[in-house]
Amino acid sequence: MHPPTVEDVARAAGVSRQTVSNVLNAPERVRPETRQRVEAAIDQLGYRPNRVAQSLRASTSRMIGYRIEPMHPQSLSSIHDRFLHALAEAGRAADHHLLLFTANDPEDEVANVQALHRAGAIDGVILYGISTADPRPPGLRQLRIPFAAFGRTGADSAHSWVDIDNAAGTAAAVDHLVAGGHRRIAFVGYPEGAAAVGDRRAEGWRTGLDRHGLLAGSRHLDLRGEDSLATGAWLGEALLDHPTPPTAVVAATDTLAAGVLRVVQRRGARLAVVGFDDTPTAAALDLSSVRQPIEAVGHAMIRALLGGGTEPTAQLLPPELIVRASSAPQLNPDPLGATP
Amino acid sequence: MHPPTVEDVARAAGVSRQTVSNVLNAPERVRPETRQRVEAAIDQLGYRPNRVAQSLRASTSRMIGYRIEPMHPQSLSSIHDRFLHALAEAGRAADHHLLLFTANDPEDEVANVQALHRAGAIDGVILYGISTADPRPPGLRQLRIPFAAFGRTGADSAHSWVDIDNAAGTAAAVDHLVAGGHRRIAFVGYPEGAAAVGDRRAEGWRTGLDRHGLLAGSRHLDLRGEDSLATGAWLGEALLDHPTPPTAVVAATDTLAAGVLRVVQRRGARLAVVGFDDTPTAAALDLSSVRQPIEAVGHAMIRALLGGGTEPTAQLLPPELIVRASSAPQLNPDPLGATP
DNA sequence: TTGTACGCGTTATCAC
DNA sequence: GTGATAACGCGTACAA
Repeated sequence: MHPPTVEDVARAAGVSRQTVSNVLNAPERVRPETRQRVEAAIDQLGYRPNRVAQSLRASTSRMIGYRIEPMHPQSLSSIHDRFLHALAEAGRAADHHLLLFTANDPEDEVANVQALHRAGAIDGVILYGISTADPRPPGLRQLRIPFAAFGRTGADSAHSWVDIDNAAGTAAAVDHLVAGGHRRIAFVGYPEGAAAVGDRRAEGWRTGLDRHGLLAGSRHLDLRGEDSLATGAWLGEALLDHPTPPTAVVAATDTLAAGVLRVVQRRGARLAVVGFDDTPTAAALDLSSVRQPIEAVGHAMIRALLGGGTEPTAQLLPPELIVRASSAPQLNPDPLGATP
Repeated sequence: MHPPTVEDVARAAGVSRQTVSNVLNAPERVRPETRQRVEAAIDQLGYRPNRVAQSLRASTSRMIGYRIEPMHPQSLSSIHDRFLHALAEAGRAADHHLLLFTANDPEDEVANVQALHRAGAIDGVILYGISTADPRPPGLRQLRIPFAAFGRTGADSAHSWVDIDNAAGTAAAVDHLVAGGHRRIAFVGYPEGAAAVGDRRAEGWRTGLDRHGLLAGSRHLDLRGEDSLATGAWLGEALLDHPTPPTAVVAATDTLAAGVLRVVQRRGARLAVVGFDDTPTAAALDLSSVRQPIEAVGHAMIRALLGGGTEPTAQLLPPELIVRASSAPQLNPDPLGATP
């Protein structure tokens, strides 16, 4: 009825429970013949070491905490799903599992992590959605709870983190648009200082323009607002209504890009658009977008969290530009090839 | 350094460890005076009972397994994120946590669940994405592993499940469109038999039409294909090219609806569209959609899984139609009110 | 090589 | 009411 224990296996194999443990944890110590007998018994009984007992004994849960946030309804689906799967997959390779918990805000998250950690339920935690002055890294550091962050805070970097090179992403988008003949390339993004990723994406756009000598006189091409579809549309209108409108725009998110795209389609304007995150919506809208290598991020974070050393690890991963119809040289072609 | 144990609390409060345990698990047995002293010590030390030890003792992990799937890239982001959060939130109320794991396919999922269950890592599992002839319910039933399924299989229902009344959702969409003056209302969905939800959504459309006496001569208005944007566009073309085209269409998913919508916009056609799932993309496209009460589903499933009884529980929850511009009486109005 | 004893932290049972 | 004892399953130092 109940799952078999080492004792059961030992009885079945005619050895002591110790020998069974040795077969599993120090196979070289046991005679091959005996080992085979024990292994046969293990297979036959379907024995699995009890993780709870192992955890108690080793005082390590092999569990990693992760806060699951309610989805922001206004923003498009994020890369969150992909990230979670990548983490779970990477954890599996290290024989660790993810434990999901909820929290009302970052402070509450720290409190909940502490509770779980004190209770021995988790060994560490993965932080998602890092903001410029995020209270979680310093809080957890003070509590001496192992963690790794996806993203960098504004100043502090005395902890392990993995991040996408956001600036490189938008810069690549600019390169792509320039290669397509565009000279007036706008940017729509979060207000400066609102989010670290936002600032870095804006910076990449500027860098990209500068690289091609297009930075001069581009001030009116830099528009900001909250991350919503309506804002994207509003900013798109503003861009198109300018006396010297841009021919292309780089957006800090697919959400903003989708807003711009809607205006473009309604007005029948010619304006290339590139988004960021490569969300499913981007594919749906045939929107070019900068894709984050989330799977790699997941693996890197698990490594950073579990990988031995006490010294912090830092890792910056390059994103990849996915080109679709929204920024193709010939603007707004039939995306599906169904009609002329 | 290490988290405090009952022993530490007992020492601090000048009692035996037993009394501490009693304060926590049978407060009425201990003198109020002593209790207060112990509680003070608990607060002061920040003591949290070790869950691992509790699990070993009680042989129950208070963990619920959940398979996290890689996102289907062609399909729009599902309601998966919302569902996971709802589960975690509901689990919290019952002092349970979600443990994430991965698997290659349903058979592999059953195998992994069995391994986790034998290892004492999980008490039960929540099943997502149930298909018509899903092997998981019978498999887990045979293994006597507690589980609850989001969705029903084709025939078997000898287990606990919670589902959305999909038929009611599409029927409501039809009602809404009829109220808007539509008489020729088409349906685009999965091929018959491909998925249980697909069949039920088709059935609801048929029921809805029948209710208004519109079923006759609607055969050419029922189109099927795989769940992708391209298919949606293709089917949309087919509908519009018909000698007597529909004036409205109910789609089995937001993905298909988005495909139809794209064709509508490109051709400037007049065709109301209603999707299903109310994904973020639906909001982005101003697409009317049937919203599933996912939070309620999450709570119901946790209750079904943990709520005592051995007899299976069945629960059918009503969806809600979210009306947006794509199906508004006046077709394709300016969705943002920015231009005339 | 194999068996014996102990402890990880908790809780339930049973005397006091 | 309170305190000692045993047990959950495992790993490991120790002795045989």
